[in-house]
Amino acid sequence: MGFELDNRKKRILQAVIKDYITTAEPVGSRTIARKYGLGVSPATIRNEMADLEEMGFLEQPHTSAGRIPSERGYRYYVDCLMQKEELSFDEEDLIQREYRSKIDDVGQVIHVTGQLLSQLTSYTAVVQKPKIGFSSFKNIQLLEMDKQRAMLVAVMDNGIVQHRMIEVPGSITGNDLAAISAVLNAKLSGFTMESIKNTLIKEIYIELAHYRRTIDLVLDVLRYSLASDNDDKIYLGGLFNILNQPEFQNVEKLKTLMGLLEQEDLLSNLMVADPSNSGVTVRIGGEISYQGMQDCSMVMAIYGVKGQPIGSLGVLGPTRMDYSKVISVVEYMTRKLSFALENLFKGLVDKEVKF
Amino acid sequence: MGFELDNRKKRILQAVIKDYITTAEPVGSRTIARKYGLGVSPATIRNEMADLEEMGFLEQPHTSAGRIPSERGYRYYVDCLMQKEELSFDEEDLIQREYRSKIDDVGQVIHVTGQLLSQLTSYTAVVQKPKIGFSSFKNIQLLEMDKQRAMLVAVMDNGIVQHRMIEVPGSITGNDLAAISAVLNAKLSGFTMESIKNTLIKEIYIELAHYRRTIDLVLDVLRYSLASDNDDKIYLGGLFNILNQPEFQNVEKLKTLMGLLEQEDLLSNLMVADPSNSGVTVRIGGEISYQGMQDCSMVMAIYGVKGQPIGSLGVLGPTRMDYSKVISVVEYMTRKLSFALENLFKGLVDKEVKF
DNA sequence: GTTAGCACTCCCATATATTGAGTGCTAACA
DNA sequence: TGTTAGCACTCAATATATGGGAGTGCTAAC
Repeated sequence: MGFELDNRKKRILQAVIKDYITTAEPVGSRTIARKYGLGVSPATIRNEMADLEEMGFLEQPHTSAGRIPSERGYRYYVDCLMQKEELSFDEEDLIQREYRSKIDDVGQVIHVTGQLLSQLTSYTAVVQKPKIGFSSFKNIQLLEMDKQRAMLVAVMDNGIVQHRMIEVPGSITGNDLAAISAVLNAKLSGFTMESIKNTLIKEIYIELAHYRRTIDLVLDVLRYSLASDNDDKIYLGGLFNILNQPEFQNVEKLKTLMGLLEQEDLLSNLMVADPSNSGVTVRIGGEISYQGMQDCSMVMAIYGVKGQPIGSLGVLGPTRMDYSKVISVVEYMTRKLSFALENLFKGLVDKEVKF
Repeated sequence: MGFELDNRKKRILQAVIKDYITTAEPVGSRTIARKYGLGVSPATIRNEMADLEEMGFLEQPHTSAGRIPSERGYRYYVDCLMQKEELSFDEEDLIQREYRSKIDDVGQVIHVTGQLLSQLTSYTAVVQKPKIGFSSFKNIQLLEMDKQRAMLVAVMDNGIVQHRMIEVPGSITGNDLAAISAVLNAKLSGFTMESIKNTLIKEIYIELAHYRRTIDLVLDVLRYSLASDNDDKIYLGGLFNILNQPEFQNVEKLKTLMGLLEQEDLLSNLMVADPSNSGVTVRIGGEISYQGMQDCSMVMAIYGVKGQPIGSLGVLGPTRMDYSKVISVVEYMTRKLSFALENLFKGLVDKEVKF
């Protein structure tokens, strides 16, 4: 692949795509000849473009218009033609500054990352929150709120803090809660949500036989409720950037797209990147198989800690997207995010890493 | 007020407004005569409408069009003509069901409230998160994360849980942190953020003389950082409902409005309801003095606990809004939200209530 | 293989009817 | 004096031509 086209065709295809990305208008042969000096006349370019169309790389909106890239064209561009664009000094500086102050909390880190992704690309950022299943308990506290209720607070090693109010029998005192907390901490800390073994749970039951009902509730909340509260949550940034895209000046289109973006589960599915591809995954137009997203492309990557993937992030924009720019930004930000999260782990003794 | 118009004029004005609210089209004299049987001919209605226009209650988009309500017209309608519309059984039932499961956490309650507000009105919901300054500390924990850092977790009496990672000197151990937590709890619990007195702080310093630097940091975070993290935060629900309003089919308008809604501080200002008005505040068109929101109206109310206001909620929609419906919903939901928060307080001993 | 030339296509912007809902005014009527 | 039928008038919105222009494909010459 990359060899089916001769050099001149490649250069012309590249020119068409670049021009279309910036102008959003069909590109004619004259434009190519003028703006991108290939040393040939418009007529020659016309012939080449006709060939490219026949091969499926270009399309014509109507007979007497210029050409626009087809999805296949974009795909070829992304795979073979495009060259990565480095981030400017100003951009790197901006990222540095934004991150500097906000690296102490997972929520903040995700937020900043989304902001930057959208700001730097002018498209919409989609950032999956880190799956909590992969983090391990650092500290569990059961705190008295009133006679009937206690606040369960779980601090994870990566700085995620989850909490949930639970009902407890009126007979349980603050001291009871402290005792329960102590046992839970002793038994569970260091373990991930998913790796809580039955043997562990049995031990807990034995030590806290008195509080069976409360323990049941707490363990249920810890295992199911808290994880599902956090997992598959998605942060959307720069949603309104869509409004600047000429392809979404039509309110009807906007409505369908917004309707889709409202559904978190759908976005979660969308964000399942190809893990075999260690770098950036690009989905172009119809490669996203959702009704109403055919005009969109998605550039995404998986972030993680210690080689272990814990979420993904991406940028959603029109098919006519500045892939070169976006891919660089996504790549860079993925590294940044992974690094920031890595920092939240720093100082922790090594823990079991499973893939 | 309410007496400047004779009965027939009132009925005609009301008819025009009701019709315009549902159709979004200028209303003609024939329509009024046909749809709202007043027992007079279109010609008579025309005369009356001309009068109403002269008095400033109606406007004409152009000479040969029907009439639309002016802002003054809407104002008169809201103040004198409109009758409240009760919620249907189905609606009350929906609210009941939604609230049932999600009343254990302030965040959830706010979320559900916003969802319902937007769903029931088809406009955009704006819900201020409860000011944390009014809640008091229930429990403060300083938990070891690694050698350099600790997680500060503050549980408030109304169920708000805040946390923040802080740097601590490497010399401080887990036991030190526990000791600090114990003192902080003993001294601060029961007090609101705002009412932490200097005498208290002195006492803390005396008891924890060893940890001066850490204490400084913790108190700073408690007093300034955590509160500002939460206060003036705003939950927006049903943002996309705007897309269904005919007045926002124009993408340019959408862009300005969305741009405004992006700015939380601006929304906070907007949400300052008139506290003298114990019930619902209605801001119509130009009464909202922000460039770009002239076509919008806002219906809002203050919610609170034990007579003490802790935030406000509202609905933002086009000036051509179903005021009758929206006002009922806002009123109802304000009660619901206050009640739900009240529940989060239940069981607590009475605390100082200041206004 | 490349290019100038040219007829052809089709969108788009502009100008030009046509329509129709709605008005204001007048004059007749109760 | 208030109400109403009648009618000419207005003006946005919708269709209907019209011309210009950008761009093409094809042909023939280089």
